[in-house]
Amino acid sequence: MKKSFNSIEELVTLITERRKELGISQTELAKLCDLSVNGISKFESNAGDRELKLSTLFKIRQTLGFKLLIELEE
Amino acid sequence: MKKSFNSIEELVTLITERRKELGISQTELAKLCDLSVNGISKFESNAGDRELKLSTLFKIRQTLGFKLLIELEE
DNA sequence: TCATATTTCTCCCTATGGGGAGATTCTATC
DNA sequence: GATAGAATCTCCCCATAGGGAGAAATATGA
Repeated sequence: MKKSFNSIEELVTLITERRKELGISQTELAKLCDLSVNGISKFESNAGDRELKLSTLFKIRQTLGFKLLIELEE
Repeated sequence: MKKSFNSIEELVTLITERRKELGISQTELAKLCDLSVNGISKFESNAGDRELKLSTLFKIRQTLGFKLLIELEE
């Protein structure tokens, strides 16, 4: 499944869905990717005020096993 | 052109190349996407210490016109 | 060479992402 | 209802992304 995302909201939603699909709790995810439950809860919840550093996204990416792509027109 | 990126380094390199392809200076890009030249210079240069907020990535994405995709296996 | 534009840098500042610890609320399951 | 796990929240803290202003260093061109 490949999807483009145009906002942090969208991206975070995809990440959360993915985590649940894999049956992983925030606590487990935190341990697996060297983050704190606090941090994960902060960006998964708190609608509207979600913000992420790219390094955090990469940590999660590795653990949840998805790819990030950039598509340049032409 | 579609490419996956596995690190901030890679992503930033792609962004910089894209900017140059379009013949846009850091100063112009800064104005176009409501960032400061300072900020842009900071992540484009300073190899190794690059870090980005997702919101910044989205601003640049819109201006340079590329898409971001997430690919979930299965 | 000289002039101009571009990029990178320094300092200082503010805003905020993410951590720790602990309390509270949701959600199941019995 | 009770107990347990998960998720969210509050405080407080630290590290740092990004801004402003300006200087220095690197192209680029006449």
